[in-house]
Amino acid sequence: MENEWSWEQNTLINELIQGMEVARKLKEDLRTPYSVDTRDSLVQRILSSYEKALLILRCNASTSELQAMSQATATLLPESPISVHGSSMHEEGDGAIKDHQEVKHDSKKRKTMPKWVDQVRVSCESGLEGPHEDGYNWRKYGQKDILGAKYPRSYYRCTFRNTQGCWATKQVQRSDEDPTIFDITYRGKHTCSQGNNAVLPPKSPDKQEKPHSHNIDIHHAQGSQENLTKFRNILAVSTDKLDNGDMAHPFTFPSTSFGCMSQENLHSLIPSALANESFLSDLYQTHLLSPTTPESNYFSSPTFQMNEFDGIYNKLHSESDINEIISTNTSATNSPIPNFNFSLDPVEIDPNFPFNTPGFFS
DNA sequence: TATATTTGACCCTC
DNA sequence: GAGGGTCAAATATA
Repeated sequence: MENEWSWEQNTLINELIQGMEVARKLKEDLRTPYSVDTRDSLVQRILSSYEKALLILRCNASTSELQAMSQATATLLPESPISVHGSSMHEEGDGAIKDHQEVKHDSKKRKTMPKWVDQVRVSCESGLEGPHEDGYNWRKYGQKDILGAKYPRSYYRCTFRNTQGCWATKQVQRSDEDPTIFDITYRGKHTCSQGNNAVLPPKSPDKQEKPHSHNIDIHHAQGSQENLTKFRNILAVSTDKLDNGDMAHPFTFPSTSFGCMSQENLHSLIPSALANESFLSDLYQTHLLSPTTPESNYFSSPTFQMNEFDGIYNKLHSESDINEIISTNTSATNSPIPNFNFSLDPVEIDPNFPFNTPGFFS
């Protein structure tokens, strides 16, 4: 437990520091002519860092809550409860490799591999057998009928297993209750080049021009899957409630749950986390939470996604505009945590929270 | 021809 | 022993 928290606090600190550094970099970039893409990328990294930090904080604050969330999906496996907490996620790295190496010699069946579950939904018209676009190249190596399950389970492993020794695998199981939902169980960490990409690669022309996907409505940032998958296990969210006639739109996975956060909470979070970052404060005040900005525009909109910075830049204000950018962005694979689909309740964080004080956690 | 998928069999864990 | 995970040969596809 201590180890878990130790890892978590390190991760948390790292994320916050990283966010600060990237914000600083962005601040410098804003002074010089720079590509919008690069700025977007930096903003995404900042957001990603804070999303992760929030998750860590939140998950530690309420393990039971997390378990409850997981329970909602009925898919989180007992051996990796709250794997996002770090220990298992952490072990997932080297541990996974060791495990695989052992397995390679003496077992056809993976032993106690750290694993975590995600749920994704594809649109009705997809006609596809499963969600495949998660940013990694997977190779199907098996399919099994599972007792009591209506649909067979598919087994995938990283394409680079042989060439790069990447032992990441995933299982895709179509939900009995809702065939549009796929439970995806990830195992092992990507050690291939895809998994090592810390920064999002440029979008391929294909993807850039790809219109709203009508097949698979979630898109994952290629190369950021490592981060993605780390958080997916706690994002095993039931999406049933998202139906409500929303299938008229392509299904989207909100990349963050900031939409559920109140302005107050954001106010208390961002400026305190970046106490010395007047820039971000300015950005935040000016673009995100300007008093003149209608409250419903951004953060309080239940459908708003934090990674919709394009929308912010464009100062879109109507609900329809927001919906539009959300739809659009589902095909723009630039969010580091595109599947971030669990709703944070308002987070109470002390404005004076000593994020950068390692001793705080001990 | 190279790469990906399918599928039956093998083997491990519970 | 049942169920599930993986292997690997056969087959399909680009």
